[in-house]
Amino acid sequence: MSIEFDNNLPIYLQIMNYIKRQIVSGSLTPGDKIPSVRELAAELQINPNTVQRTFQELEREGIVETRRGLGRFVTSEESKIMEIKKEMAGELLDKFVQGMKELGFGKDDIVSIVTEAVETEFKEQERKSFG
Amino acid sequence: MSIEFDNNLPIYLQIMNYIKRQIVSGSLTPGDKIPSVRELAAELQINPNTVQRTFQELEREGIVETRRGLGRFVTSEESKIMEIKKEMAGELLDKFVQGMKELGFGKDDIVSIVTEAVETEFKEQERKSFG
Amino acid sequence: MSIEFDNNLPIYLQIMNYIKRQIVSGSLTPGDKIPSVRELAAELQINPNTVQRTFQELEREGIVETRRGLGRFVTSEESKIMEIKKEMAGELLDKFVQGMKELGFGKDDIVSIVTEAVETEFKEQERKSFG
Amino acid sequence: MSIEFDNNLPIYLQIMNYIKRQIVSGSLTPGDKIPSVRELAAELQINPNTVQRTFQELEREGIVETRRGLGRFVTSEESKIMEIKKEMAGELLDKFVQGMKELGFGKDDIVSIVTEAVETEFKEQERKSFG
DNA sequence: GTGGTCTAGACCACT
DNA sequence: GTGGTCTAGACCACG
Repeated sequence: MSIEFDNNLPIYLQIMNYIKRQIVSGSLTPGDKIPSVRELAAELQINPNTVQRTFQELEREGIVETRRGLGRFVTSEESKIMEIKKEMAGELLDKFVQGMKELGFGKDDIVSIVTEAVETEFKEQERKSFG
Repeated sequence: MSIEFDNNLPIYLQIMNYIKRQIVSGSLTPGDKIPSVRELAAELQINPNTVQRTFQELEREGIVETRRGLGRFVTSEESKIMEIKKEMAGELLDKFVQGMKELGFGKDDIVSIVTEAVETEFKEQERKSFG
Repeated sequence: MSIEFDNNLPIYLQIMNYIKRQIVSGSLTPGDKIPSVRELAAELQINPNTVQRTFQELEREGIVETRRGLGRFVTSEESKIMEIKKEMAGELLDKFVQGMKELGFGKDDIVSIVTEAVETEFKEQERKSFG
Repeated sequence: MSIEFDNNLPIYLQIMNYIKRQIVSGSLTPGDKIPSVRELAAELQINPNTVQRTFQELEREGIVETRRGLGRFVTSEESKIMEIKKEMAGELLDKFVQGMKELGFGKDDIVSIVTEAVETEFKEQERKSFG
Protein backbone atom coordinates (compact mmCIF):
# COMPACT_ATOMS: atom_id res chain seq x y z
CA MET A 1 0.00 0.00 0.00
CA SER A 2 1.38 3.34 -1.01
CA ILE A 3 -0.26 6.59 -1.94
CA GLU A 4 1.14 9.57 -3.77
CA PHE A 5 -0.21 12.48 -1.80
CA ASP A 6 -1.64 15.45 -3.58
CA ASN A 7 -0.95 18.61 -1.66
CA ASN A 8 -4.29 20.19 -2.43
CA LEU A 9 -6.44 17.67 -0.60
CA PRO A 10 -6.13 16.78 3.10
CA ILE A 11 -4.19 13.59 3.59
CA TYR A 12 -6.91 12.00 5.66
CA LEU A 13 -9.37 12.46 2.81
CA GLN A 14 -6.98 10.97 0.31
CA ILE A 15 -6.52 7.88 2.44
CA MET A 16 -10.27 7.67 2.98
CA ASN A 17 -10.86 7.71 -0.75
CA TYR A 18 -8.13 5.19 -1.30
CA ILE A 19 -9.63 2.75 1.17
CA LYS A 20 -13.16 3.33 -0.03
CA ARG A 21 -12.06 2.58 -3.56
CA GLN A 22 -10.39 -0.59 -2.41
CA ILE A 23 -13.54 -1.73 -0.69
CA VAL A 24 -15.89 -0.70 -3.44
CA SER A 25 -13.81 -2.28 -6.16
CA GLY A 26 -13.46 -5.50 -4.21
CA SER A 27 -9.78 -5.37 -3.19
CA LEU A 28 -10.99 -5.35 0.39
CA THR A 29 -13.99 -7.54 1.08
CA PRO A 30 -16.58 -7.44 3.88
CA GLY A 31 -15.17 -8.58 7.16
CA ASP A 32 -11.52 -8.02 6.19
CA LYS A 33 -9.30 -6.53 8.82
CA ILE A 34 -7.78 -3.22 7.88
CA PRO A 35 -4.35 -2.15 9.14
CA SER A 36 -4.04 -0.72 12.64
CA VAL A 37 -3.55 2.99 13.12
CA ARG A 38 0.10 2.55 14.01
CA GLU A 39 0.83 0.14 11.18
CA LEU A 40 -0.64 2.31 8.48
CA ALA A 41 0.96 5.43 9.89
CA ALA A 42 4.36 3.78 9.74
CA GLU A 43 3.76 2.45 6.25
CA LEU A 44 2.61 5.77 4.83
CA GLN A 45 5.13 7.72 6.88
CA ILE A 46 2.51 9.99 8.36
CA ASN A 47 1.36 10.80 11.85
CA PRO A 48 -0.86 8.27 13.63
CA ASN A 49 -3.35 11.02 14.43
CA THR A 50 -3.94 11.56 10.76
CA VAL A 51 -4.65 7.89 10.22
CA GLN A 52 -6.87 7.89 13.27
CA ARG A 53 -8.93 10.65 11.77
CA THR A 54 -9.22 8.78 8.49
CA PHE A 55 -10.56 5.72 10.24
CA GLN A 56 -12.97 7.67 12.38
CA GLU A 57 -14.51 9.22 9.32
CA LEU A 58 -14.77 5.86 7.59
CA GLU A 59 -16.48 4.54 10.66
CA ARG A 60 -18.89 7.41 10.74
CA GLU A 61 -19.83 6.55 7.17
CA GLY A 62 -20.52 3.01 8.32
CA ILE A 63 -17.98 1.46 6.03
CA VAL A 64 -15.65 0.14 8.71
CA GLU A 65 -16.36 -1.15 12.20
CA THR A 66 -14.24 -1.15 15.32
CA ARG A 67 -14.01 -4.15 17.57
CA ARG A 68 -12.41 -3.05 20.76
CA GLY A 69 -8.97 -4.42 21.34
CA LEU A 70 -9.11 -6.36 18.07
CA GLY A 71 -8.84 -3.71 15.40
CA ARG A 72 -10.96 -2.38 12.59
CA PHE A 73 -12.79 -4.33 9.94
CA VAL A 74 -14.61 -3.67 6.70
CA THR A 75 -18.33 -3.66 7.40
CA SER A 76 -19.97 -6.98 6.73
CA GLU A 77 -23.08 -5.37 5.31
CA GLU A 78 -22.74 -5.80 1.57
CA SER A 79 -25.67 -3.46 1.03
CA LYS A 80 -23.78 -0.65 2.75
CA ILE A 81 -20.93 -1.13 0.34
CA MET A 82 -23.19 -1.07 -2.68
CA GLU A 83 -24.75 2.09 -1.30
CA ILE A 84 -21.36 3.75 -0.99
CA LYS A 85 -20.44 2.64 -4.47
CA LYS A 86 -23.59 4.13 -5.93
CA GLU A 87 -23.09 7.30 -3.96
CA MET A 88 -19.52 7.73 -5.16
CA ALA A 89 -20.43 6.98 -8.76
CA GLY A 90 -23.41 9.32 -8.58
CA GLU A 91 -21.24 12.15 -7.33
CA LEU A 92 -18.73 11.69 -10.12
CA LEU A 93 -21.47 11.48 -12.70
CA ASP A 94 -23.31 14.53 -11.49
CA LYS A 95 -20.24 16.67 -11.28
CA PHE A 96 -19.26 15.65 -14.79
CA VAL A 97 -22.60 16.01 -16.54
CA GLN A 98 -23.47 19.24 -14.75
CA GLY A 99 -20.05 20.64 -15.49
CA MET A 100 -20.14 19.77 -19.16
CA LYS A 101 -23.60 21.22 -19.51
CA GLU A 102 -22.47 24.43 -17.92
CA LEU A 103 -19.60 24.58 -20.37
CA GLY A 104 -22.16 24.52 -23.15
CA PHE A 105 -21.82 20.94 -24.33
CA GLY A 106 -24.91 19.19 -25.61
CA LYS A 107 -26.30 15.71 -25.04
CA ASP A 108 -24.58 14.06 -27.95
CA ASP A 109 -21.31 15.92 -27.49
CA ILE A 110 -21.00 14.53 -23.98
CA VAL A 111 -21.73 10.96 -24.95
CA SER A 112 -19.28 10.97 -27.84
CA ILE A 113 -16.55 12.62 -25.77
CA VAL A 114 -16.90 10.00 -23.08
CA THR A 115 -17.04 7.16 -25.56
CA GLU A 116 -13.79 8.27 -27.09
CA ALA A 117 -12.15 8.84 -23.72
CA VAL A 118 -12.95 5.41 -22.31
CA GLU A 119 -11.79 3.84 -25.54
CA THR A 120 -8.32 5.29 -25.20
CA GLU A 121 -8.27 5.01 -21.40
CA PHE A 122 -8.97 1.31 -21.39
CA LYS A 123 -6.74 0.67 -24.41
CA GLU A 124 -3.85 2.06 -22.40
CA GLN A 125 -4.88 -0.18 -19.59
CA GLU A 126 -4.66 -3.26 -21.83
CA ARG A 127 -1.31 -2.23 -23.16
CA LYS A 128 -0.13 -1.91 -19.57
CA SER A 129 -1.33 -5.36 -18.61
CA PHE A 130 0.63 -6.87 -21.48
CA GLY A 131 3.72 -4.91 -20.46
CA MET B 1 -26.01 37.05 -10.64
CA SER B 2 -26.18 34.95 -7.54
CA ILE B 3 -24.22 31.96 -6.36
CA GLU B 4 -24.98 29.40 -3.71
CA PHE B 5 -21.67 29.05 -1.99
CA ASP B 6 -20.35 25.66 -1.09
CA ASN B 7 -18.49 25.87 2.18
CA ASN B 8 -15.86 23.36 1.14
CA LEU B 9 -14.39 25.37 -1.71
CA PRO B 10 -12.85 28.83 -1.37
CA ILE B 11 -15.29 31.48 -2.40
CA TYR B 12 -12.88 33.10 -4.81
CA LEU B 13 -12.54 29.81 -6.68
CA GLN B 14 -16.29 29.43 -6.87
CA ILE B 15 -16.67 32.86 -8.37
CA MET B 16 -13.81 32.20 -10.76
CA ASN B 17 -15.48 29.06 -11.98
CA TYR B 18 -18.77 30.85 -12.29
CA ILE B 19 -17.29 33.57 -14.46
CA LYS B 20 -15.23 31.16 -16.52
CA ARG B 21 -18.35 29.11 -17.19
CA GLN B 22 -20.22 32.21 -18.27
CA ILE B 23 -17.47 33.09 -20.69
CA VAL B 24 -16.99 29.61 -22.04
CA SER B 25 -20.70 29.00 -22.50
CA GLY B 26 -21.16 32.35 -24.25
CA SER B 27 -23.09 34.27 -21.61
CA LEU B 28 -20.18 36.66 -21.50
CA THR B 29 -18.53 37.28 -24.84
CA PRO B 30 -15.03 38.56 -25.68
CA GLY B 31 -14.70 42.24 -24.94
CA ASP B 32 -17.63 42.38 -22.51
CA LYS B 33 -17.13 44.49 -19.42
CA ILE B 34 -17.32 42.63 -16.15
CA PRO B 35 -18.57 44.20 -12.91
CA SER B 36 -16.24 46.21 -10.71
CA VAL B 37 -14.87 44.80 -7.52
CA ARG B 38 -17.17 46.95 -5.43
CA GLU B 39 -20.25 46.13 -7.46
CA LEU B 40 -19.72 42.41 -7.41
CA ALA B 41 -18.83 42.40 -3.72
CA ALA B 42 -22.05 44.21 -2.88
CA GLU B 43 -24.13 41.96 -5.10
CA LEU B 44 -22.74 38.74 -3.66
CA GLN B 45 -22.52 40.09 -0.12
CA ILE B 46 -18.92 39.13 0.27
CA ASN B 47 -15.68 40.82 1.16
CA PRO B 48 -14.21 43.03 -1.60
CA ASN B 49 -10.83 41.42 -0.92
CA THR B 50 -12.28 38.13 -2.03
CA VAL B 51 -13.54 39.58 -5.30
CA GLN B 52 -10.22 41.27 -5.82
CA ARG B 53 -8.50 37.95 -5.50
CA THR B 54 -10.92 36.36 -7.95
CA PHE B 55 -10.10 38.95 -10.59
CA GLN B 56 -6.39 38.71 -9.97
CA GLU B 57 -6.50 35.00 -10.62
CA LEU B 58 -8.63 35.42 -13.72
CA GLU B 59 -6.14 37.95 -14.98
CA ARG B 60 -3.24 35.65 -14.25
CA GLU B 61 -4.96 33.02 -16.38
CA GLY B 62 -5.35 35.56 -19.16
CA ILE B 63 -9.13 35.38 -19.17
CA VAL B 64 -9.83 38.97 -18.21
CA GLU B 65 -7.89 42.12 -18.95
CA THR B 66 -7.70 45.36 -17.03
CA ARG B 67 -7.90 48.64 -18.91
CA ARG B 68 -6.81 51.33 -16.56
CA GLY B 69 -9.60 53.72 -15.73
CA LEU B 70 -12.14 51.76 -17.75
CA GLY B 71 -12.54 48.56 -15.80
CA ARG B 72 -12.05 44.88 -16.50
CA PHE B 73 -13.05 43.08 -19.68
CA VAL B 74 -13.29 39.55 -20.99
CA THR B 75 -10.23 38.84 -23.11
CA SER B 76 -10.84 39.44 -26.79
CA GLU B 77 -8.70 36.48 -27.82
CA GLU B 78 -11.18 33.85 -28.90
CA SER B 79 -8.43 31.26 -28.99
CA LYS B 80 -7.75 31.82 -25.31
CA ILE B 81 -11.36 31.09 -24.55
CA MET B 82 -11.36 27.90 -26.57
CA GLU B 83 -8.22 26.86 -24.75
CA ILE B 84 -9.88 27.40 -21.40
CA LYS B 85 -12.93 25.52 -22.49
CA LYS B 86 -10.87 22.52 -23.57
CA GLU B 87 -8.89 22.63 -20.37
CA MET B 88 -11.99 22.70 -18.20
CA ALA B 89 -13.68 19.95 -20.15
CA GLY B 90 -10.54 17.84 -20.10
CA GLU B 91 -10.31 18.13 -16.34
CA LEU B 92 -13.92 17.12 -15.86
CA LEU B 93 -13.54 14.21 -18.24
CA ASP B 94 -10.36 12.91 -16.67
CA LYS B 95 -11.65 13.12 -13.14
CA PHE B 96 -14.80 11.28 -14.16
CA VAL B 97 -13.29 8.49 -16.22
CA GLN B 98 -10.43 7.90 -13.81
CA GLY B 99 -12.83 7.89 -10.89
CA MET B 100 -15.22 5.44 -12.44
CA LYS B 101 -12.39 3.14 -13.40
CA GLU B 102 -11.12 3.18 -9.84
CA LEU B 103 -14.58 2.25 -8.62
CA GLY B 104 -14.40 -0.85 -10.77
CA PHE B 105 -16.63 0.19 -13.66
CA GLY B 106 -15.77 -1.07 -17.13
CA LYS B 107 -15.69 0.66 -20.49
CA ASP B 108 -19.24 -0.15 -21.47
CA ASP B 109 -20.67 0.51 -18.00
CA ILE B 110 -19.34 4.03 -18.10
CA VAL B 111 -20.70 4.82 -21.55
CA SER B 112 -24.13 3.48 -20.78
CA ILE B 113 -24.31 5.25 -17.43
CA VAL B 114 -23.45 8.56 -19.04
CA THR B 115 -25.85 8.01 -21.90
CA GLU B 116 -28.67 7.43 -19.48
CA ALA B 117 -27.70 10.38 -17.31
CA VAL B 118 -27.56 12.94 -20.11
CA GLU B 119 -30.85 11.64 -21.41
CA THR B 120 -32.65 12.44 -18.17
CA GLU B 121 -30.59 15.55 -17.45
CA PHE B 122 -31.42 17.19 -20.76
CA LYS B 123 -35.01 16.02 -20.70
CA GLU B 124 -35.51 17.90 -17.44
CA GLN B 125 -33.87 20.89 -19.03
CA GLU B 126 -36.36 20.88 -21.91
CA ARG B 127 -39.29 20.64 -19.59
CA LYS B 128 -37.94 23.60 -17.67
CA SER B 129 -37.58 25.77 -20.77
CA PHE B 130 -41.22 25.27 -21.58
CA GLY B 131 -42.21 26.33 -18.05
CA MET C 1 -28.12 -15.13 28.18
CA SER C 2 -27.14 -12.82 25.40
CA ILE C 3 -26.25 -9.16 25.32
CA GLU C 4 -26.15 -6.72 22.45
CA PHE C 5 -22.95 -4.89 23.08
CA ASP C 6 -22.80 -1.16 22.74
CA ASN C 7 -19.44 -0.14 21.41
CA ASN C 8 -19.26 3.00 23.48
CA LEU C 9 -19.21 1.33 26.85
CA PRO C 10 -16.61 -1.17 28.02
CA ILE C 11 -17.88 -4.69 27.66
CA TYR C 12 -17.06 -5.59 31.24
CA LEU C 13 -19.26 -2.74 32.46
CA GLN C 14 -22.10 -3.85 30.25
CA ILE C 15 -21.94 -7.37 31.64
CA MET C 16 -21.69 -6.02 35.16
CA ASN C 17 -24.82 -3.99 34.66
CA TYR C 18 -26.59 -6.93 33.10
CA ILE C 19 -25.83 -9.15 36.07
CA LYS C 20 -26.63 -6.47 38.60
CA ARG C 21 -29.97 -5.90 36.93
CA GLN C 22 -30.72 -9.61 37.05
CA ILE C 23 -29.96 -9.70 40.73
CA VAL C 24 -31.82 -6.55 41.61
CA SER C 25 -34.89 -7.50 39.61
CA GLY C 26 -34.96 -10.97 41.12
CA SER C 27 -33.93 -13.10 38.14
CA LEU C 28 -30.92 -14.11 40.18
CA THR C 29 -31.59 -14.53 43.89
CA PRO C 30 -29.20 -14.47 46.87
CA GLY C 31 -27.09 -17.57 46.98
CA ASP C 32 -27.56 -18.48 43.31
CA LYS C 33 -24.52 -19.77 41.49
CA ILE C 34 -23.38 -17.65 38.60
CA PRO C 35 -21.65 -19.10 35.51
CA SER C 36 -17.91 -19.70 35.51
CA VAL C 37 -15.56 -17.40 33.67
CA ARG C 38 -15.02 -19.95 30.91
CA GLU C 39 -18.72 -20.69 30.51
CA LEU C 40 -19.78 -17.09 30.29
CA ALA C 41 -16.90 -16.19 27.97
CA ALA C 42 -17.89 -18.97 25.59
CA GLU C 43 -21.55 -18.04 25.74
CA LEU C 44 -20.98 -14.36 25.04
CA GLN C 45 -18.13 -14.99 22.61
CA ILE C 46 -15.78 -12.67 24.38
CA ASN C 47 -12.36 -12.83 25.90
CA PRO C 48 -12.18 -14.69 29.26
CA ASN C 49 -10.06 -11.83 30.58
CA THR C 50 -13.01 -9.55 30.11
CA VAL C 51 -15.32 -11.82 32.08
CA GLN C 52 -12.68 -12.18 34.74
CA ARG C 53 -12.59 -8.43 35.11
CA THR C 54 -16.37 -8.28 35.31
CA PHE C 55 -16.43 -10.71 38.20
CA GLN C 56 -13.59 -9.00 40.00
CA GLU C 57 -15.49 -5.75 39.94
CA LEU C 58 -18.70 -7.39 41.10
CA GLU C 59 -16.79 -8.94 43.94
CA ARG C 60 -15.22 -5.62 44.85
CA GLU C 61 -18.73 -4.20 45.09
CA GLY C 62 -19.73 -7.06 47.34
CA ILE C 63 -22.39 -8.37 45.01
CA VAL C 64 -20.89 -11.74 44.31
CA GLU C 65 -18.78 -13.99 46.49
CA THR C 66 -16.23 -16.59 45.55
CA ARG C 67 -16.23 -19.93 47.32
CA ARG C 68 -13.01 -21.64 46.50
CA GLY C 69 -13.52 -24.77 44.49
CA LEU C 70 -17.24 -24.25 44.23
CA GLY C 71 -17.58 -21.18 42.04
CA ARG C 72 -19.09 -17.74 42.39
CA PHE C 73 -22.40 -16.96 44.01
CA VAL C 74 -24.74 -14.03 44.42
CA THR C 75 -24.22 -12.50 47.85
CA SER C 76 -26.66 -13.80 50.42
CA GLU C 77 -26.96 -10.43 52.13
CA GLU C 78 -30.34 -9.14 51.09
CA SER C 79 -29.52 -5.73 52.49
CA LYS C 80 -26.58 -5.44 50.12
CA ILE C 81 -28.90 -6.07 47.20
CA MET C 82 -31.37 -3.47 48.34
CA GLU C 83 -28.52 -1.02 48.72
CA ILE C 84 -27.38 -1.68 45.15
CA LYS C 85 -30.90 -1.30 43.87
CA LYS C 86 -31.32 2.05 45.57
CA GLU C 87 -27.98 3.19 44.31
CA MET C 88 -28.73 2.25 40.72
CA ALA C 89 -32.18 3.80 40.82
CA GLY C 90 -30.82 6.95 42.40
CA GLU C 91 -28.24 7.33 39.66
CA LEU C 92 -30.84 6.91 36.94
CA LEU C 93 -33.17 9.35 38.60
CA ASP C 94 -30.54 12.01 39.18
CA LYS C 95 -29.20 11.85 35.66
CA PHE C 96 -32.70 12.13 34.26
CA VAL C 97 -34.03 14.95 36.39
CA GLN C 98 -30.82 16.96 36.19
CA GLY C 99 -30.68 16.46 32.46
CA MET C 100 -34.24 17.51 31.84
CA LYS C 101 -33.79 20.57 34.00
CA GLU C 102 -30.73 21.57 32.03
CA LEU C 103 -32.71 21.21 28.83
CA GLY C 104 -35.13 23.78 30.18
CA PHE C 105 -38.01 21.54 31.20
CA GLY C 106 -40.06 22.51 34.22
CA LYS C 107 -41.37 20.49 37.13
CA ASP C 108 -44.73 19.67 35.59
CA ASP C 109 -43.31 19.04 32.12
CA ILE C 110 -41.07 16.35 33.51
CA VAL C 111 -43.80 14.58 35.45
CA SER C 112 -46.23 14.55 32.55
CA ILE C 113 -43.57 13.38 30.11
CA VAL C 114 -42.66 10.49 32.35
CA THR C 115 -46.29 9.62 33.00
CA GLU C 116 -46.96 9.37 29.31
CA ALA C 117 -43.79 7.42 28.64
CA VAL C 118 -44.41 4.75 31.27
CA GLU C 119 -47.99 4.43 30.06
CA THR C 120 -46.90 3.48 26.56
CA GLU C 121 -43.83 1.58 27.70
CA PHE C 122 -45.79 -0.74 29.96
CA LYS C 123 -48.64 -1.06 27.52
CA GLU C 124 -46.22 -2.44 24.95
CA GLN C 125 -44.90 -4.77 27.58
CA GLU C 126 -48.35 -6.18 28.24
CA ARG C 127 -49.02 -6.68 24.59
CA LYS C 128 -45.75 -8.56 24.32
CA SER C 129 -46.54 -10.88 27.21
CA PHE C 130 -49.75 -11.90 25.55
CA GLY C 131 -47.91 -12.62 22.28
CA MET D 1 -18.40 30.24 30.79
CA SER D 2 -16.75 27.60 32.88
CA ILE D 3 -17.15 23.88 33.07
CA GLU D 4 -16.17 21.44 35.75
CA PHE D 5 -14.73 18.57 33.83
CA ASP D 6 -15.63 15.03 34.72
CA ASN D 7 -12.72 12.73 34.13
CA ASN D 8 -14.85 9.87 32.89
CA LEU D 9 -16.17 11.58 29.79
CA PRO D 10 -14.04 13.06 26.99
CA ILE D 11 -13.68 16.79 27.36
CA TYR D 12 -14.88 17.47 23.85
CA LEU D 13 -18.14 15.65 24.60
CA GLN D 14 -18.64 17.59 27.80
CA ILE D 15 -18.22 20.89 25.99
CA MET D 16 -20.55 19.69 23.25
CA ASN D 17 -23.22 18.88 25.76
CA TYR D 18 -22.68 22.16 27.52
CA ILE D 19 -23.15 24.15 24.32
CA LYS D 20 -26.07 22.05 23.16
CA ARG D 21 -27.77 22.66 26.47
CA GLN D 22 -27.19 26.37 26.17
CA ILE D 23 -28.73 26.40 22.73
CA VAL D 24 -31.62 24.15 23.57
CA SER D 25 -32.50 26.01 26.74
CA GLY D 26 -32.32 29.37 24.99
CA SER D 27 -29.13 30.84 26.47
CA LEU D 28 -27.74 30.87 22.94
CA THR D 29 -30.24 31.77 20.26
CA PRO D 30 -30.25 31.06 16.51
CA GLY D 31 -27.70 33.15 14.66
CA ASP D 32 -25.60 33.91 17.74
CA LYS D 33 -21.86 33.82 17.29
CA ILE D 34 -20.11 31.27 19.42
CA PRO D 35 -16.57 31.83 20.72
CA SER D 36 -13.65 31.16 18.39
CA VAL D 37 -11.55 28.06 18.87
CA ARG D 38 -8.68 30.03 20.37
CA GLU D 39 -10.89 32.08 22.65
CA LEU D 40 -12.70 29.14 24.14
CA ALA D 41 -9.50 27.13 24.48
CA ALA D 42 -7.93 29.96 26.46
CA GLU D 43 -11.01 30.41 28.60
CA LEU D 44 -11.37 26.74 29.47
CA GLN D 45 -7.62 26.25 29.71
CA ILE D 46 -7.60 23.38 27.28
CA ASN D 47 -5.90 22.70 23.99
CA PRO D 48 -7.32 24.39 20.89
CA ASN D 49 -7.44 21.03 19.12
CA THR D 50 -9.89 19.76 21.67
CA VAL D 51 -12.15 22.74 21.12
CA GLN D 52 -11.78 22.32 17.38
CA ARG D 53 -13.03 18.79 17.67
CA THR D 54 -15.99 19.89 19.77
CA PHE D 55 -17.03 22.41 17.15
CA GLN D 56 -16.58 19.98 14.28
CA GLU D 57 -18.91 17.54 15.94
CA LEU D 58 -21.48 20.23 16.63
CA GLU D 59 -21.27 21.23 13.01
CA ARG D 60 -21.75 17.68 11.88
CA GLU D 61 -24.93 17.57 13.93
CA GLY D 62 -26.07 20.70 12.10
CA ILE D 63 -26.38 22.76 15.24
CA VAL D 64 -23.65 25.27 14.42
CA GLU D 65 -22.49 26.65 11.09
CA THR D 66 -19.13 27.96 9.98
CA ARG D 67 -18.77 31.10 7.95
CA ARG D 68 -15.29 31.18 6.63
CA GLY D 69 -13.15 33.87 8.13
CA LEU D 70 -16.00 35.09 10.27
CA GLY D 71 -16.40 32.42 12.88
CA ARG D 72 -19.05 29.94 13.94
CA PHE D 73 -22.71 30.62 14.57
CA VAL D 74 -25.69 28.82 16.06
CA THR D 75 -27.79 27.46 13.22
CA SER D 76 -30.61 29.75 12.26
CA GLU D 77 -32.98 26.83 11.68
CA GLU D 78 -35.22 26.82 14.73
CA SER D 79 -36.63 23.47 13.70
CA LYS D 80 -33.18 21.92 13.91
CA ILE D 81 -32.89 23.12 17.46
CA MET D 82 -36.28 21.73 18.42
CA GLU D 83 -35.25 18.45 16.85
CA ILE D 84 -32.08 18.34 18.92
CA LYS D 85 -34.02 19.18 22.05
CA LYS D 86 -36.48 16.38 21.44
CA GLU D 87 -33.69 13.98 20.68
CA MET D 88 -31.80 14.82 23.86
CA ALA D 89 -34.94 14.61 26.00
CA GLY D 90 -35.93 11.34 24.35
CA GLU D 91 -32.57 9.81 25.11
CA LEU D 92 -32.74 10.82 28.76
CA LEU D 93 -36.28 9.55 29.04
CA ASP D 94 -35.60 6.22 27.40
CA LYS D 95 -32.52 5.53 29.43
CA PHE D 96 -34.41 6.32 32.61
CA VAL D 97 -37.62 4.41 31.97
CA GLN D 98 -35.86 1.41 30.50
CA GLY D 99 -33.40 1.37 33.36
CA MET D 100 -36.07 1.58 36.03
CA LYS D 101 -38.08 -1.16 34.38
CA GLU D 102 -35.05 -3.40 34.29
CA LEU D 103 -34.54 -2.76 37.98
CA GLY D 104 -38.02 -4.12 38.57
CA PHE D 105 -39.91 -0.91 39.18
CA GLY D 106 -43.52 -0.72 38.03
CA LYS D 107 -45.47 1.99 36.26
CA ASP D 108 -46.73 3.73 39.35
CA ASP D 109 -43.47 3.40 41.26
CA ILE D 110 -41.67 5.29 38.54
CA VAL D 111 -44.17 8.11 38.34
CA SER D 112 -44.27 8.64 42.08
CA ILE D 113 -40.48 8.51 42.39
CA VAL D 114 -40.10 11.15 39.71
CA THR D 115 -42.82 13.31 41.17
CA GLU D 116 -41.11 13.35 44.50
CA ALA D 117 -37.69 13.97 42.97
CA VAL D 118 -38.73 16.98 40.90
CA GLU D 119 -40.53 18.39 43.90
CA THR D 120 -37.36 18.48 45.97
CA GLU D 121 -35.12 19.31 43.01
CA PHE D 122 -37.09 22.39 42.05
CA LYS D 123 -37.64 23.42 45.66
CA GLU D 124 -33.87 23.55 46.06
CA GLN D 125 -33.74 25.60 42.92
CA GLU D 126 -36.14 28.13 44.35
CA ARG D 127 -34.24 28.35 47.56
CA LYS D 128 -31.10 29.01 45.54
CA SER D 129 -32.68 31.81 43.57
CA PHE D 130 -33.67 33.56 46.74
CA GLY D 131 -30.17 33.14 48.14
C1' DG E 1 -8.59 37.74 12.78
C1' DT E 2 -10.90 32.97 11.49
C1' DG E 3 -10.96 27.75 10.89
C1' DG E 4 -8.40 23.39 8.90
C1' DT E 5 -4.76 20.29 8.98
C1' DC E 6 -0.74 18.07 10.48
C1' DT E 7 3.18 16.48 13.41
C1' DA E 8 5.21 14.72 17.67
C1' DG E 9 4.56 12.54 21.55
C1' DA E 10 2.02 11.16 25.58
C1' DC E 11 -1.36 8.58 28.60
C1' DC E 12 -5.30 5.73 29.19
C1' DA E 13 -8.72 1.87 28.85
C1' DC E 14 -9.75 -2.33 26.78
C1' DT E 15 -8.96 -7.21 24.92
C1' DG F 1 -1.39 -5.48 21.03
C1' DT F 2 -5.68 -2.32 19.89
C1' DG F 3 -8.18 2.29 19.56
C1' DG F 4 -9.41 6.97 22.04
C1' DT F 5 -8.11 11.23 23.79
C1' DC F 6 -5.32 15.05 24.79
C1' DT F 7 -1.47 18.46 24.73
C1' DA F 8 1.86 21.47 22.44
C1' DG F 9 2.97 23.79 18.75
C1' DA F 10 3.21 24.60 13.88
C1' DC F 11 1.76 26.04 9.09
C1' DC F 12 -1.65 27.19 5.76
C1' DA F 13 -5.69 29.26 3.34
C1' DC F 14 -9.32 32.37 3.76
C1' DG F 15 -11.79 36.89 4.52
